[in-house]
Amino acid sequence: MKVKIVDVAREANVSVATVSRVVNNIPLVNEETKERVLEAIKKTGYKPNAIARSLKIQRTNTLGIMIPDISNPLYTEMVRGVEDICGIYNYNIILSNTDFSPEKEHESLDVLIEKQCDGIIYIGKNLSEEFQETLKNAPSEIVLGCVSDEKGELSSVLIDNESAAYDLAKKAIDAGYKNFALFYDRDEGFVNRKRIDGVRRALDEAGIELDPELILRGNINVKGGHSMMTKLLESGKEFDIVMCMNDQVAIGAIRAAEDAGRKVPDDIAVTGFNDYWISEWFDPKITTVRQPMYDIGAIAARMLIKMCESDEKESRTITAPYEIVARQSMPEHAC
Amino acid sequence: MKVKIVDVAREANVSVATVSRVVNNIPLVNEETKERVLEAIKKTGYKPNAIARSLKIQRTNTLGIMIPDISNPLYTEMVRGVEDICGIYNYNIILSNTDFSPEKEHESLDVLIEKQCDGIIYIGKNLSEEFQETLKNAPSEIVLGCVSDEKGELSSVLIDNESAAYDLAKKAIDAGYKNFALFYDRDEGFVNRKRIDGVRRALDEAGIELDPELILRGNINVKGGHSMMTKLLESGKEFDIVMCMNDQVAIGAIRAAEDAGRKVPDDIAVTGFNDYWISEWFDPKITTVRQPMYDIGAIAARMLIKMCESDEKESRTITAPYEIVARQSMPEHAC
DNA sequence: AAATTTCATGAAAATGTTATCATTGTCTGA
DNA sequence: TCAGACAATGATAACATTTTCATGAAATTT
Repeated sequence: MKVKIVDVAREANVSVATVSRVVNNIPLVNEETKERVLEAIKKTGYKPNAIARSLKIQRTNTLGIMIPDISNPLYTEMVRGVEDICGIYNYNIILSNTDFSPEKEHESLDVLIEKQCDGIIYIGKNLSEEFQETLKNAPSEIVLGCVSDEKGELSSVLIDNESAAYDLAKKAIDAGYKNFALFYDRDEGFVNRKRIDGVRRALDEAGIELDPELILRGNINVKGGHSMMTKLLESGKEFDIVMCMNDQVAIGAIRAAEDAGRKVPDDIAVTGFNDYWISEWFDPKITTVRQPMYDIGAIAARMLIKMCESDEKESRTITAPYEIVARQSMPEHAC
Repeated sequence: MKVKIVDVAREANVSVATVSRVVNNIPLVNEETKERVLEAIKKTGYKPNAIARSLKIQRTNTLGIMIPDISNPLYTEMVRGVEDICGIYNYNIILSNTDFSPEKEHESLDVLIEKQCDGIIYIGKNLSEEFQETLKNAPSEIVLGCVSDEKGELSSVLIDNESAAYDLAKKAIDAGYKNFALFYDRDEGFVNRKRIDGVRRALDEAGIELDPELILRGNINVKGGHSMMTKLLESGKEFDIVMCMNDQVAIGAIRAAEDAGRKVPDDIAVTGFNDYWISEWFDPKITTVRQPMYDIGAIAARMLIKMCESDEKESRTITAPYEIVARQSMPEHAC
């Protein structure tokens, strides 16, 4: 049978209250009895029961993370940031995959609430109006990562996607590119929309027309990028640059271009987004936008823990810095 | 204030026992009162408190995962497998990074035990004798992933690393390669050792001598691979194939070879291990060994849940299948 | 009609902690 | 010498559930 606090108390010949005090490092206990209790703890191998403790103190020291897909390296890096901060402040993490599905989202949230997470980090590319409402009414503290509710009623940490996409597109325009193709997500969503908006603004400002037929939608992975490029090349449309939703899509697009006998960046320039580790080692190295995912996770966690431990109720939106990473796949001057 | 079971009971004009019964779907309750209780639950917005429940029933429906580094995609894929199985059986996951550090390992384990995880999955590349002992004495059920205690006293799920490395080396020998270099982990450890053993056995059988100076140790990432290859080329030693600890190392090695004006695979063949998604899209495509990480995670989780819910106490070692993936970086016939 | 079974429900104990309040000495200062 | 302060400790009431046992009513069997 598991040893509990009363067993230790019996062994050390003190009351449970005293044992609890030494376990929790509460000062009002005689040095000698403390010693005796410590002895008893070691002898019995007592480990406090955090569940019972949580029930009593009404805190679990646990954060929930809702994440679309833990096997996506982008999110993983963010989780790592959360993890590290949690380590410092003695919190733990309960993971919950949402798979981009609204039902799973609701289920996940319910479970995290039922398990009494002190706070919850919601990570995603999109956030429905309805779920925003649900989150606002949740009893746990909430911080959004990588998305925001546009009203700013929930706290969030993310980069300015619109402006990042704008900057990247501007750079392409300055380099001399004229015919833009876009490989974006099939599903409309917060992040996707912002990025397209950014590109569009840059083109508008430069007086460049964006041909709607050059905005392709597909799966946001290597294969998706490959097939979008293949399709686009087959269409015979003119274009000299492709801006992709992320680096995987860019890699797929580059391979497809090569398969079709086109050179990147000589014939076609390609940009990605997110800056995976491979983007620096791929040939050609991929021009992209770096989001500080680790930092975003860390900041979100830090905010959330602060919210749990004080009762500041005001929501804050933190804009993390991004960085345009210029590499080979889109040179400074169009070839 | 949070609404609890007694509030629902009052609202529905029944006892808490009855509410508990309908919440837990225990059949012995009249259809009509059940209806009334359900009504009251909806009206009050009651969500059961899993902490209190766990304290009473002495189960948390929570699995702990100890993992060296969640940002390593290999482990992430495994976590995904665990997650999916947990979803089916209504378990949750508490994550805990161990960072390959023995102290962190102990801390992690303690926390997971204190939080009363029903079971714990230990993932890693190595397992010290001492920690094996600690795990064996843990009150929670334990399953190892990717490693095993060599005595088989703990349950585990992993591929046969020795034999995978043997097969891969054999393939290289059959292709005609003669001068083997190895890029492996600086730290000796279970997985690393097994893989080197496997290569060595294949070479021994073929009567090929393995030059100790061609076994290089370094960081197991792209940069490590790059610097090992650079160093090896500078040494002027003869070699025609490099077998790497994983695909990242292989990618680094390939880039370094190219930087030095050598062609892969024409001048030097390179093999990896683990088969990341990029290995199929990199140029050259990387010859490697695929471990079914998702399945390993899923099987481990399934085993663990079974162990938690029955009381079979016998430990089982499950050997997952691996697959040699022949691609361009090591062709079937040496050039 | 009596005895037995079944069904629906409630009261209350138990789960392992923490924290409040009370108690007992011991010490300090007038 | 004694009131008051203080230090160390213990009893015990929460915390929100589940589950056992008891109870009474209704249904069924003898």
